[in-house]
Amino acid sequence: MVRTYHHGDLRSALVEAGLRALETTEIGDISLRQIARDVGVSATAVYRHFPDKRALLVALAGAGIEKLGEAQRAAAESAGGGPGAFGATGRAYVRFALAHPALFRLIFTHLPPPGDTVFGESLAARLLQEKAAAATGGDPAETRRLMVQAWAVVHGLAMLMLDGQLPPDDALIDQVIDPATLFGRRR
Amino acid sequence: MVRTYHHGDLRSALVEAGLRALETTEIGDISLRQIARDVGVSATAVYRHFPDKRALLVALAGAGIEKLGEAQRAAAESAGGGPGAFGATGRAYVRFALAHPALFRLIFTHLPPPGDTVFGESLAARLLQEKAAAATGGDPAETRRLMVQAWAVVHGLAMLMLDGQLPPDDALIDQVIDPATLFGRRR
DNA sequence: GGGTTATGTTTACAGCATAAACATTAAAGG
DNA sequence: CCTTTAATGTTTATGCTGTAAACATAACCC
Repeated sequence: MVRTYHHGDLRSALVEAGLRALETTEIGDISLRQIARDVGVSATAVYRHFPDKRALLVALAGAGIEKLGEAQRAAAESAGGGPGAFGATGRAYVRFALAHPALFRLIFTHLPPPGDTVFGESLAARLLQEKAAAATGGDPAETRRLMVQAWAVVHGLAMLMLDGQLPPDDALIDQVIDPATLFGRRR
Repeated sequence: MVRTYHHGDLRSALVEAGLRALETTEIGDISLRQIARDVGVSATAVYRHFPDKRALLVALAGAGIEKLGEAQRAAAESAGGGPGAFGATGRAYVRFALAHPALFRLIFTHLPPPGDTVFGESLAARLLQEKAAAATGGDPAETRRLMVQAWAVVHGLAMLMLDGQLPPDDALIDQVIDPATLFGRRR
């Protein structure tokens, strides 16, 4: 690979370098200039492919959402796709957050207004919708309630563990995401 | 109040100015220099009272935790202190987050390692423990599980609403924090 | 092959956290 | 009361940041 003035596919290279940086660097310390340095390009070259730093971060978040959905899909599949699959996608959600803290935070929290994360159209979102519908038998209001409750539980658990408020413990994840004690209508 | 070289109580003034700034400014845009400017003092004067910016933020987070606990205490009280009080503290938690987004984020998410938020010893934490214990009748393992589940639900709901993933809707809060559909042991 | 356009670079600017040296004032001791 | 000292301010400087503007190079199109 000869060094030429033009890079070839700088955009993808920047996204890859950004994802790599997010594996080792707190989100607040992610620097556009550092990513450019990693790729071996001037800082301002980034602006030929992204209007500003935020746009690059949005691209990274998009890649992250895909990874998250894929992890959840795989978890549901290996759970057999039955009623146990809902819990499996939830556990996968939390584990993904713990495995990729900065990326997870970027997806949900670290894109200042407007938060155009497009999570809404992701595979992850579709899985949530689908599993909740299966669990409620189809009633739309019940489905929506369950969806939001389930999302809130896993998201809250993930954030509290990421932020050091709860131990990032696999046993605790299983205990919290337990269909026997969650969402059961009393009596 | 005459302008003197020495300020008088710069530390408190900085904390107050910081809290004021957090009401109108995204957490990432909070600037030590701007807070100093607001107080009418040089940027480096801050370093006589806080070793670095992070320490100032920790002080702000501490003040925020107190406010949160107080809001929850008031909510529990006006709910009559009975079994309905648990839900009331949960709703107060989410409403506090929506009313003070930057402050809430600072408390939980925006203090890079080590996250010494000391939430653990706050009134908010004690209320959570107390209400969960009351709801389970005292069994320690059950209490801990309920505590974590309840915290996860309200925290997740708060974060998802703050981050624009769910509408910041009072009706939705009530729907999610509903003892009839949450945590009920099946059958 | 020459002009246009895409995609790089260099340079420059303002704002940031913070370190170092210096100034002023309040408090303490004789 | 007067001096010494410590606390608490200011000024200045450094290296980082995101990004705008002007310029350079190379790829593509007629």
